[in-house]
Amino acid sequence: MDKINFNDFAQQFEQNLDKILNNHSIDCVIFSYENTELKVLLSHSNNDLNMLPGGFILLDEDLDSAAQRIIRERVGLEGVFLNQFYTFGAVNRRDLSEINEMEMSFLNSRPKLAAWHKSRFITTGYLSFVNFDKVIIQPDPFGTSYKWHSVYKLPKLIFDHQNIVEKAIKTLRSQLDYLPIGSSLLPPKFTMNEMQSLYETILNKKLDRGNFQRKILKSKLLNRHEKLMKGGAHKAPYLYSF
Amino acid sequence: MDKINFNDFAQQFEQNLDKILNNHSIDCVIFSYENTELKVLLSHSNNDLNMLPGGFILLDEDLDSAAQRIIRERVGLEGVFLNQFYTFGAVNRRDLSEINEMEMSFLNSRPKLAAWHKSRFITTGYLSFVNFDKVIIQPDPFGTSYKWHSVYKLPKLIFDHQNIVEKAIKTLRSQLDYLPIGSSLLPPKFTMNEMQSLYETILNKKLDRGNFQRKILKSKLLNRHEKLMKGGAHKAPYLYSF
DNA sequence: ACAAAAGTGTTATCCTTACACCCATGT
DNA sequence: ACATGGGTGTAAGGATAACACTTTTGT
Repeated sequence: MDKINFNDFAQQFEQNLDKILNNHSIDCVIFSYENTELKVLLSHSNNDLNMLPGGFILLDEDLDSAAQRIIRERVGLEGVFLNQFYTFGAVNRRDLSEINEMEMSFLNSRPKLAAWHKSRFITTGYLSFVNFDKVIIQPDPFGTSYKWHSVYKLPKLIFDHQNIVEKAIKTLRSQLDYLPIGSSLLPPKFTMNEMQSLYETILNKKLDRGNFQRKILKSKLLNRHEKLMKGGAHKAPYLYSF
Repeated sequence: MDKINFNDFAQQFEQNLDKILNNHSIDCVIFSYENTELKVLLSHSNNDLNMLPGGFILLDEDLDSAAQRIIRERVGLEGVFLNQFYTFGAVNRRDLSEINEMEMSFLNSRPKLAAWHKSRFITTGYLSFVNFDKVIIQPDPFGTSYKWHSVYKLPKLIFDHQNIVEKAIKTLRSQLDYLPIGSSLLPPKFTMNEMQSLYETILNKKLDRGNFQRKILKSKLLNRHEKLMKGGAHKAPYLYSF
């Protein structure tokens, strides 16, 4: 999507309000892993407001499909892993004063759109895993900038998005053994040490090296490949793939 | 709520459509336990359609509060255990031909309400536990009958409600150790055998008597009381409470 | 005394945890 | 040869599962 005139976009969006579901949104907690850090994609508006990538549901679109589309529109990837983890429906989950801050000029010129934006929204949270190297962040019509943030050093987030991220991380940790963490977040070939670092980052605690290796290998999900000679003065590790 | 004239109710409901959230509903999987059977409350319409008790969300009402209200309106209980387990958002989750069947006369006389009813709904599923003996099923304005059904002998359900129940049971089983099963579903005082039967019913498999007793007592959640002399030719069991 | 069900005990097995040992590699 | 990290080994502790034994009750 090219960057277009803001007012044109607003007008077009307003005209299409009857094609999307009212009062419901989707927020995506998109995880990636780079440089031993677990990261979440956030948008950063001109007014210094940070938020999760999100969007709305078309009338003829499944909830899951809408989440897939939102991910695609944002990071250019098709068919990534998605997991619906919770629906947030408190009346006061969105602080309207933050909306005013978000788009002052906007509200005056387009009252219908403004009213829509200030109406009540229930949002369904999806978490997803994307490979950091495959992501090409797509521009949106507002020229909003999107950036990866370490989950342990998040800036202040708009509305209840902090809460949404925390619930996503909690879900991630509790279902760690059943989610495709490694196959989604690691490069095609990786060492056991890299995989362990990923798990340690997610759980935010150290794991025993020997036990971790045994546990992972026992699951029979990995193929062992040639050794990686990266030139350290030590035994070379095997490379693995899923 | 008294039973009122159907058309009066429809008119009143239609006039209040702007006070409830569009396109979103709640469906409740209300569990109880009686006579060694795990039961779910279903409504039964005149047209032989069975469905989960559900409802809508007021504009100024939290999603969780709406679920609490729906439970209260249905079984007359306040503050029961509630757990949001999934949000169902497929476009075709509701088969409109079943709606036609549901309320034929209705649709002709009130086109606005009919259109609303046939619009798209995303529904959030809540599961809850109620004590069978405390429930007093409340009449609704349609004079719908509500009945308990064993989860293992459910009739055909409307829309995707079968799917919703299955997801609820799956959630129930996977979180068995963290949910207040016993304290919500059993009478105030009960024997270990009764509690074991409850667990066996939920998991749909036999458990070892000795191991079950140790596991439960190890958690230190139960108080042991006097023995129950019910007159069988065998050792009398202790009574327990939470 | 006996049957039936409740309470407790015993044992094998598995999983987890902690840590030790040896191996491969580049300096 | 030696330091460094990688792969594997081992032993203790706890949880689980299967089943045996003992106790209490009414007939």
